[in-house]
Amino acid sequence: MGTERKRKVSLFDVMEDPSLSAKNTKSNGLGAAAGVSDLINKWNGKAYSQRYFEILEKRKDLPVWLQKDEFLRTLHSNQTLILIPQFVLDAVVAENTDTRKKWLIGCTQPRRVAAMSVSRRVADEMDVTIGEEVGYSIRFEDCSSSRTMLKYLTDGMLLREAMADPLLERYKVIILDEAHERTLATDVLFGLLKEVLRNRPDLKLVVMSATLEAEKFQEYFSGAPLMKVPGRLHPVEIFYTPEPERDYLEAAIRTVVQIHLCEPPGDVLVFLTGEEEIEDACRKINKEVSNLGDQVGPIKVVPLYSTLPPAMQQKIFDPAPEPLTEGGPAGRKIVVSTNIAETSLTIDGIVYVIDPGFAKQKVYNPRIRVESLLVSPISKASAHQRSGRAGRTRPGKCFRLYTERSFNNDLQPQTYPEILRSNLANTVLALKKLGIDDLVHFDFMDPPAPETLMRALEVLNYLGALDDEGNLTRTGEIMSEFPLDPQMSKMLIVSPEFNCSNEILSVSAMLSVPNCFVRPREAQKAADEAKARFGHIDGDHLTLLNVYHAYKQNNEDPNWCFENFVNNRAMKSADNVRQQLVRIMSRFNLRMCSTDFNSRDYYVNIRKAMLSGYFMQVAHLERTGHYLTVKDNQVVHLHPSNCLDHKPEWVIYNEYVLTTRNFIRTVTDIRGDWLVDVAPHYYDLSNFPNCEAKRVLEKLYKKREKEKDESKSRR
DNA sequence: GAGCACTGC
Repeated sequence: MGTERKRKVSLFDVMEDPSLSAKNTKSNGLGAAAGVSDLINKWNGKAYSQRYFEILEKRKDLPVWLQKDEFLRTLHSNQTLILIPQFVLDAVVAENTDTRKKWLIGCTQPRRVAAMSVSRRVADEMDVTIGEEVGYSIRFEDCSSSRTMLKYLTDGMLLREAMADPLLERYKVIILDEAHERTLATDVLFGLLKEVLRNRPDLKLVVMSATLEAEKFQEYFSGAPLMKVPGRLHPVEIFYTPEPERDYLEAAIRTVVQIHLCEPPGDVLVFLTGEEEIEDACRKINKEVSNLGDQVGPIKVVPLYSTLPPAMQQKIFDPAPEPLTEGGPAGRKIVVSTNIAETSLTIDGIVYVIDPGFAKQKVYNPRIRVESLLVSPISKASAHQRSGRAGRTRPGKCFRLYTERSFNNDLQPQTYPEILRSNLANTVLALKKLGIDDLVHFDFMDPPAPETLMRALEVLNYLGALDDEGNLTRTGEIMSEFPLDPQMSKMLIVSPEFNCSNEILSVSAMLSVPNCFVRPREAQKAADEAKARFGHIDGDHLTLLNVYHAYKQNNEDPNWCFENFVNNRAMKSADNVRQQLVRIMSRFNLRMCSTDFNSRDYYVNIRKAMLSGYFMQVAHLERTGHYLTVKDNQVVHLHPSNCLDHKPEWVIYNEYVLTTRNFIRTVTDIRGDWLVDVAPHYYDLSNFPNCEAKRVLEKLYKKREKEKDESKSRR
């Protein structure tokens, strides 16, 4: 349970619940819950274990423990205030004496690992078996049962449950934890729960947040009461640079060296923006410190980012190196990390934080429907979170590589919520499925730009998920069941018509996991050669299919993966995703089928099926030699990772990435006349910007007309 | 001829 510097907002429906006031006389029940001293566990009727008492002693030291009675009293007099899931359990038990009645408390987390680890911790605290009274539910793993009273789940998972059960009737209380992170799913849940509360006076909602935005949450939920829990962090001294730094990377490295030279022992955490920058910085830090000779203590520089193999990630928990000689200068661990260390991963023992003030952040441009990652300044809230990482074990220091003036004047107070930075096609589809028909008047805490919503509706309409009135179609309903982007769900749904659903399942799975091609710095050539062996001349999607087939043919052998520079983890995960997709296909009686591999149509069918989903992500090769995206007319380049041996006239692409240039990544050759067949509604030339592609398409349409006439006259 | 912030279903 996050007990660090947090302000917890507890919010309930403003409507009064008569069943609560009727129970007000039973305050003893509440008090008793806090002071249980029996040796029998009231949750499962078993004797408490030794471990229970050990954990209990530690829990009693937590700041929140002192407030438990206060909370329960407040609940008693306010009818509405509860905090911390275990307390909620006590409270709900006290209020629901009828044990035959089923009820469930759900607690959401933004990340799977958190849902798992927090539920394990709570099960330990209550001395019950995980998956019984306390459980969790995440994608690919449901560890809960009919006995479960307290269930941890990811916010995305609760949203999924809501799609099948719009009033969330299984739940008595819903707790949204880490609400300040404002994930897309949490924001959708905010709006949704606000509506559900109106229709379910018996449902209670608790929102937990760690920032000053608490007041905003209060206002959004009609003035719900606020409770604060003191933090347990040590003080962190903040230092700013007197002048702005021109090169934050250089400044960060210089600061590491300074700390190592001048500061007392203690580990260092440096925030940088991405893998390449981090690896580069690690090498430079090692070099600079080795130049200092043995007058300084030894260092251990550890990179940290999400795509790092777990064994490498574990190194952040290694202790700092021992002094080289007895009594010599102390060693120091230096962790160089992305934002992953800001929220997802906590490293104890960090005393010094270096914050250059940047992070890669997702931005969305609705005009060209492109999501991209841009290095941008962080928010004050984020800077605060980063500095807090220095004070977990003892008082620390944070070096901000920007001026105090810049902190005060330039940084926005909060990071823009994800919902304002994302393509919302998938979200809008989910909302439609949840029965939200009027998106314009849906009560978003931060309403997305109307253009973003319009774009999402437009895309869903072109895909046939929404009709012209904006109502969910049967296709849209099925699409919403897939944990994929709408384009991909569409291509899966139509794939049986092209007799290639087995292959489209594999391609979809491969596109849903991290890049499967490994390219170590020391073996780039060998890795490129290995990749080329999987290459399909018609495109990267088909190359991915080749890799998947080869992986299966080699019995999912990790050694085979290693020898072929294929990421075994990615492949395992693709297999897992594929199985999930197969289950969904079966549920809707979508046929699993393949074209005969020796048929000329084998790959043609696959490419046509892909086009049926991705007809809005097409680029045309202009006579000038560069590609223009169709309709949006953006100049793009084939990403150098592609494995085509030629420049096709038309390609579909999976991703548009803005880095040194505008790249389209994962591309496959398709034919212009398929566009006319597969997506005539999108390639309606009366509604098409004037360009070379339009003229080519005009010819194709004329040819089509002519062929039709000829076949008619022949008949 | 370049990269992969972080999540989630």
